[in-house]
Amino acid sequence: MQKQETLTKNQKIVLDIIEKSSQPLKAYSILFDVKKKGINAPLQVYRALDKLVKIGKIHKIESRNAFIACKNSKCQIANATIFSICESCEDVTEIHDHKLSEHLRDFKDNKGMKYNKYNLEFFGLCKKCV
Amino acid sequence: MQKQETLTKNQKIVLDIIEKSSQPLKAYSILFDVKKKGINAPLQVYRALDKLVKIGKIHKIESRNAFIACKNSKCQIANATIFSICESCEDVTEIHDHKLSEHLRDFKDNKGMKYNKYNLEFFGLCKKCV
DNA sequence: AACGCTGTGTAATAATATAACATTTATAAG
DNA sequence: CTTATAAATGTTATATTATTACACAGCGTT
Ligand SMILES: [Zn+2]
Ligand SMILES: [Zn+2]
Ligand SMILES: [Zn+2]
Ligand SMILES: [Zn+2]
Repeated sequence: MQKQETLTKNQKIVLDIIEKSSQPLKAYSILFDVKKKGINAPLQVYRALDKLVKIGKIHKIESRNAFIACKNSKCQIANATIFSICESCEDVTEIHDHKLSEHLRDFKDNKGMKYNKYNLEFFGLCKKCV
Repeated sequence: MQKQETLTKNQKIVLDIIEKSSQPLKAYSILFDVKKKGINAPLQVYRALDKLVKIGKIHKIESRNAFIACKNSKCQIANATIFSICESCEDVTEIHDHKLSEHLRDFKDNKGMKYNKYNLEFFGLCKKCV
């Protein structure tokens, strides 16, 4: 069981903004939003983001340099993420697919790598944008 | 069948540098290397990179903002990539695993997304770094 | 020739992320 | 309570990654 982390003031502010958005937010857009709450510099945002990613409260969408809240209580450690991304409207959804996760978790290459994390991003068009 | 593209001068220069490296290169490190060949500005590099990615000659390692040559003749279209990344020495290897590729290609979510691309990155420690 | 398309060269700037330093707060040990 | 230690903060400056804007060149098509 993962120890329940107590978030600090800045971490709470940043997490709050991200959780209120259904879609990924960029660091500087978060910065803009939290200026009214006393966070003034990029580094303050990036430090909070780093921590939140580390404890699995949020995930980074690598191809978009953006951050989205994790809604899955199981994925408290940010080590196994799958996203679906619409290239037209940029809608992003985290995917929880047991079978696929299992395949990825069990994957072994032929070079003896010790895996502890993966990130998978699917791209395409959502229903609305087809 | 994909039309065989004829590369332009700048595209050839950039591809050449990337193919000579076994490991991913960053855009500005490529720029530094090609200055002696008459490429002076970031944009010239980024334009060549964009094209090379589009035709599948190279892939972008999203989590590293770096570019690596594709050695697989089959993956001429850059729409299905799997990488293994050592978090200690940063060694990157492209993975070609038929079974895993099949699973990813066949994956369907429950929202009616039309996928046309995916990118998967595994992270861990390589044999040397364990 | 006129057009559309792709690529080029150059300058300027935007967007993303980190380094360095001084200080403060939280936690734990003696 | 005091001391030690780790984690977080606040601030400034800077590094790194990527794009906008504009003028023009080459090439194939009509
Ligand atoms: Zn999650
Ligand atoms: Zn869409
Ligand atoms: Zn490839
Ligand atoms: Zn390694």
